[in-house]
Amino acid sequence: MASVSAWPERLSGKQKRAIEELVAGQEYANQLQILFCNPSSFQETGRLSSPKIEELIHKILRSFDQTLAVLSSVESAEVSQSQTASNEDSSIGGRRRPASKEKRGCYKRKRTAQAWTVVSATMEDGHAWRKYGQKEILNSEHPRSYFRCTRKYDQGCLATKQVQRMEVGSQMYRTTYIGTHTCTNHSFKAPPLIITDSECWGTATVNISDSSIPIKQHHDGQSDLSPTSVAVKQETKEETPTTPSDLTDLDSVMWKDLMGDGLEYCSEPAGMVPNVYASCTEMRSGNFEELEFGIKPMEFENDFEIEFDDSE
DNA sequence: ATAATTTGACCACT
DNA sequence: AGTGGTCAAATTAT
Repeated sequence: MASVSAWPERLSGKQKRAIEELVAGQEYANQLQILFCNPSSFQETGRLSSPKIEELIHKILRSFDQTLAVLSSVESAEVSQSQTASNEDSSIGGRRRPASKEKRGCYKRKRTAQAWTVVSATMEDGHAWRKYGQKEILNSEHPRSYFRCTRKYDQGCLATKQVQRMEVGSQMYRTTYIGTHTCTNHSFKAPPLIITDSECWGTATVNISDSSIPIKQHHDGQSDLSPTSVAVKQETKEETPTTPSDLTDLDSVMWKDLMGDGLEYCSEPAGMVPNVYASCTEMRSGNFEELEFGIKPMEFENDFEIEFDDSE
């Protein structure tokens, strides 16, 4: 069959990379299938709990991410190329669109990406972001800032985030991450959110039974950010009838609960508080692929019952 | 000189 | 029509 090297040479490097990603993902899926057929993958509980399976799922989903990112950037490049060939200037990849305001804003909004909301005392999360907008938000004291990954045009990384200072805590920022980082930016520091206790999944409640929660580090993560998260909530954006102010109230309540319940393990510098609350939003159901913050999708099964027959 | 931010306009959604 | 997300020229920072 068609191996990667046998593809027509007109394929760009990015297209080849997309194919390679898909092939890798297929390989991981095959391995996963083998594991599923192997009874030793199941514990006495009958649940899948092998870390290997989690790892494979992670890899598979990441493969999709990478492929999508690569393909998206290829598309952009092709468009700009064809436009250059025809007559117009290229706006993507080149500098700026010179005063052709008529065609301005031919962009799509809101891809079907996942979003997470993190409440933190800092806007820093270890990734390199580029601010591209700011907006006054109705009924909000502070404006909302919009950031995209600095690798957007480099590597087609589609990750964005929105940061807004919270009304009450004044020191706290609500950060909504949209989309996964697909860039290979190895200079980034520790991610902002690490789930250390699987028991808190699904219940959306805080569970800091162990006040000496070790600052879990990523495989090769640094310690200067020392992120500690205590709660993650999953929700569906479409089914959230609450107004922005309601959300804020909810968060401040959560924040109060958390503060009152023992965040003293925080060893941050003065004024620095770790992330205390994160909510996970899916714009499309049935996909627990986000692993950027160390989230372990498999552990949703405690309450969410991941079904492996993907309806839809 | 280049990169990042600011800011008003444009546009998608509801 | 109102609100919020994105674009891109102008401005500021490095």
